[in-house]
Amino acid sequence: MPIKIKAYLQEKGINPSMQRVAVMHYLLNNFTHPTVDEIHSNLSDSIPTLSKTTVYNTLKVLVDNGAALQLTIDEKNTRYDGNITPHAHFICLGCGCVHDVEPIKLDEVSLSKYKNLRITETQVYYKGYCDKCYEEKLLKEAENNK
Amino acid sequence: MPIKIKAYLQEKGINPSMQRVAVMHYLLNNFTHPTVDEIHSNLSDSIPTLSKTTVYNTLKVLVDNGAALQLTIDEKNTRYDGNITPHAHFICLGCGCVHDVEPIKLDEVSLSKYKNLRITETQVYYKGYCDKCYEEKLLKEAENNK
DNA sequence: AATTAAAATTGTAATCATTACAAATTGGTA
DNA sequence: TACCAATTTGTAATGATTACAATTTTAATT
Repeated sequence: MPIKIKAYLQEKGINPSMQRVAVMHYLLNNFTHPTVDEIHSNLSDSIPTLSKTTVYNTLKVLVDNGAALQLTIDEKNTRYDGNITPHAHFICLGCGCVHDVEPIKLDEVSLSKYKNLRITETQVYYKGYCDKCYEEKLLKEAENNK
Repeated sequence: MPIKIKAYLQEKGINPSMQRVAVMHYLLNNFTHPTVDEIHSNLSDSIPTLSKTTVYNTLKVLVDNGAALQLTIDEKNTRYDGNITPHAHFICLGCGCVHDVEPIKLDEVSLSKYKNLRITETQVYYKGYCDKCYEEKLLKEAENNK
């Protein structure tokens, strides 16, 4: 597995240092759309010397070279996604979990009006409540109206 | 005009204090998708006592009551939009300007698969280069390859 | 008009994610 | 081995946002 990731990074033009392979590996095996902190604290177990700055640097390299996506769906923390195929994201306003959702077909026809904008990237974010948090929200509201 | 804004805020269930009317007025008359700083420094001319905390508080009230949108398209600063009709946004990676673009018709059919997600809000962000910055980018790249 | 309570505003201080930077380390090459 | 460039690391700075307590405003009531 690490060998494949090494090759993957090289394909993207990224020098596959041990730390970069570890971060990329984490992104490809955890679908939580992790924050820098999540990545850092999880990888610290196996790489005790790993610094948070390196995680920041590495994620910047991955994003700049198209090996990862940077999401601003969560106002508190930047999140990262190793899945670079076109898809949209959902965030739960209750628990903060982020899920992938189907790639959305955008209406490119009406976009063609904006020929003067050279679009390089599209992000589609949905916000709302997941099943569990929606239930809890209803319960709380019922409580308040009692 | 301020009278109409007062009524507008009241419709939204917002107590129309002088500061709130001023911020809402700014949002409805400036299409720059301003940051907190931009709003604060511009309104400081006419309201010298206006504190930045009030601008933060006010924007939170406006967003929570559906009178404004909070955009996370710009990684550096949160931006705000007084246009609450459905539309998408474009940010230029060169100069940082943010423009409205057509409301995008999303493919709701494929979304219906996610019945367990109660979606309350959708944001569509395009990133790229505006005309002017695209030219400059080409020039710079030509320079580097010289 | 005076009183009062709630809401809103203000300024300061704290928080916390991110960035800047310089020193140390690593890896490859002559 | 010696050297150079790239990478990593730790610390310190930055800067947006939030917490909070004090002050001011507002509106209702007497």
